[in-house]
Amino acid sequence: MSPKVTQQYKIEIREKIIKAAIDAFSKYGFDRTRMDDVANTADLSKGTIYLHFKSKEDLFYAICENNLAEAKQQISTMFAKKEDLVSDIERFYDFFRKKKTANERIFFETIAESARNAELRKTLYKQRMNIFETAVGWVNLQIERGFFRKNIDANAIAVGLVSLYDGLTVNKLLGVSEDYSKKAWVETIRAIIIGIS
Amino acid sequence: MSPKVTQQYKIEIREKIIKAAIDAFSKYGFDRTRMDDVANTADLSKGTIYLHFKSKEDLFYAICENNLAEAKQQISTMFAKKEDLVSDIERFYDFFRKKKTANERIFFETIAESARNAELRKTLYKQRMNIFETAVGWVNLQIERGFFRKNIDANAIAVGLVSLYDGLTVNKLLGVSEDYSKKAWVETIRAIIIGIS
Amino acid sequence: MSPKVTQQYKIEIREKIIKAAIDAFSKYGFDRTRMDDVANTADLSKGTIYLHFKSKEDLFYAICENNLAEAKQQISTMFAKKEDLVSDIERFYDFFRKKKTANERIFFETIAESARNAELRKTLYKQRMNIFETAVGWVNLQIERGFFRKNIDANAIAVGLVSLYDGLTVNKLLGVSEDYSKKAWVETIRAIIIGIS
Amino acid sequence: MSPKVTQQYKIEIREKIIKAAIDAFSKYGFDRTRMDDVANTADLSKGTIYLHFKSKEDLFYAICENNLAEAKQQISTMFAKKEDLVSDIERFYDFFRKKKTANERIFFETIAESARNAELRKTLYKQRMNIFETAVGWVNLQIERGFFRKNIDANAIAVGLVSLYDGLTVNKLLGVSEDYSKKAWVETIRAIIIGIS
DNA sequence: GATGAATGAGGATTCATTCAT
DNA sequence: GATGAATGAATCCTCATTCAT
Repeated sequence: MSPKVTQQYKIEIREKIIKAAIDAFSKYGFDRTRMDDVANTADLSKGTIYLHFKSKEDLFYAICENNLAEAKQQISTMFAKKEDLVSDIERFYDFFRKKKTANERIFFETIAESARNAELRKTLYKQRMNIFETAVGWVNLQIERGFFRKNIDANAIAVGLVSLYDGLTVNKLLGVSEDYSKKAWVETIRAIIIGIS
Repeated sequence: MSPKVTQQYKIEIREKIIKAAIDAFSKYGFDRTRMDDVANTADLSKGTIYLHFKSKEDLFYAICENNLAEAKQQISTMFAKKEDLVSDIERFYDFFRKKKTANERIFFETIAESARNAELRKTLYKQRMNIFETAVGWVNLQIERGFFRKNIDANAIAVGLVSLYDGLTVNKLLGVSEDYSKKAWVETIRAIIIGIS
Repeated sequence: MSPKVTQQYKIEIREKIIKAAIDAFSKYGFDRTRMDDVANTADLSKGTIYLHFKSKEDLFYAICENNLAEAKQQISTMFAKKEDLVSDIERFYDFFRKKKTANERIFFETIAESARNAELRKTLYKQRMNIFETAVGWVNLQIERGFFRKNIDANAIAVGLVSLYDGLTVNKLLGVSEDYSKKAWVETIRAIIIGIS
Repeated sequence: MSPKVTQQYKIEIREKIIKAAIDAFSKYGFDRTRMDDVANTADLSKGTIYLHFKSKEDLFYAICENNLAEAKQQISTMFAKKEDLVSDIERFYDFFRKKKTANERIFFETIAESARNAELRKTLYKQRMNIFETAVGWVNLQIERGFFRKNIDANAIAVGLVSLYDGLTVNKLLGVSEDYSKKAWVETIRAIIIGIS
């Protein structure tokens, strides 16, 4: 077998495990998920997981990174250029709605965990800055296009938008109705846009 | 001994334990905190804790409720009437800054846990609605006073404000600089206010 | 207060505790009965129990001795002289039936415990010999009266009768119907009597 | 590995654990035996025991059932057909003598426990009826062969014999001398046989 | 490479006993 | 004497990790 094939195979197994771990961690939380749960979900043996991840914690980090990568991807998609600002807001919300709840649960667990884990916090911080940059880029784009005023604090507004998004995720997880969240998102963004146009 | 004294004493011990548990849970997270940690922090024996709380989970619930009660208190304070809207924004932020980080860590852990625990989710949901109401009241007050337009969606804006607040908490926990958060809060709120005035 | 009154009082409390302990031990077994159970049943505080008994084990011994004393009393009653042998058999059975099940449960627990506890075993052994003697006395009485043959082994028959009695207690505890036991007792004794007349 | 081997292996381990548990429970009693004791006796780790038995209680049930199965086997052997009745009595006694004391201790603990445990009581009751049936069969056989009279109550006599046997076990456990028990058994049975011939 | 049986450290919970009031 | 709050030793059970097959 060529190394390429082997390499490919390894990556496949790795992703299979990560997928299973996300599933399991979302359902039970990190500490209450047993490696057996992950193994069963992945349809693999516990031993095999240890061939790919040094420890449960190692697996958790891999998930965090995976989650972050995905989040970044999502945010990028979210802030993809588009001319019509109003349809943007709607798109934002629809995007928000479609996101799997699974990852959101892990998101909060990750946040909580980061409070105790400097390494993880560093990774998350870096990623967050990344997200901010993307958002700032979007705001600046709107400024260039004349949709937003030139003298606004692009950074601050960008952080505000991302934070609003995060805050609505809290509501979503707590079971606050879609209606509430959608209106909050649309109306608040609308107000902001008016405020900075 | 009069029952009153005994009752008072019991409550004191209870609060001592809750305080210790918040400390410990914040530091290590619920699952990784040993009852020994809580006991040592409270300067009590493990056995005594079990005289006041049926189980570790029971203690966690008590903390959640305690946290919620405190959060409600804080939110209420935050939305206390004040004439000058601009100073309000600043006050909001200062208030935000002063909040102990300990509780915030638990806040996220609670959110994550609620994803798996219907009972907890119900409690959190109820509390959240309560917070929303308070915020709505504040928004309506501003409308009455003529600071906000009459035709805005008070509900949506209130939810948006609370969410923005929650989202900034995420940043705070991840170590995002105060400067970033303060500016984001002030500028975003300013934009919103302009947008709805 | 005169020492006599105090003494009397002490004994009363002691018996109250023993009664409660028998109740509790019968229900849950020695190991699974908490001193709290005994205290509650006796309507006393745990502390008070320790004023009368050095330890839980000490209390158990007291119960065993109490039980033995009672058993001896019962057996004595059972073997009280009576002319009519046939009515004796019936009386035996009725006696058997009336005995509280509570004590029987403790009886077996005591037996099991004695297997591991030399001190207890010694006490039980002594008591057993005592019971045998009483039974032998009864058998000898029947011989004297001409109901039983002179050349039988009074000892052996006495032990046999007591054992039959014990064995039927096993059935009783397991829920074997009264009918079964009564017939077994009456018919087996009848056979024995015929065999040794 | 073929399933057959695995299955066989599993059964072996299971029996090893049961054997160790009987040993340990006999020595210390159910409640005072630590799972560590069982594990050490079985020369296995605690964890391994939990791979085969869900809980300590589960293990206890397994022992009870094992004990019952063995008891049934023994009783069956005991009542195996034999022509010479007198030699039968001796054989009964010799059989009685050979039985390991370990199981007898557990027998009483099981009885005591059954007083509080309906499930266990049901199992024991069923088994007891089984034993009775075997005994009844033996008695009927003697009737057929002309050793016993036709008009006796086979059921009652069978229950009486089994009860006598059980009762003698009490004596054995309490340390009553072999001599006493042997004579009691032989003479009482002899009397019964005479009484029903 | 894959497996899953075996391990044993770790932690929640219980409860006999003590002792200040 | 009586109480019951406080203690902490004791023990069941779980589960991450290892390693022989």
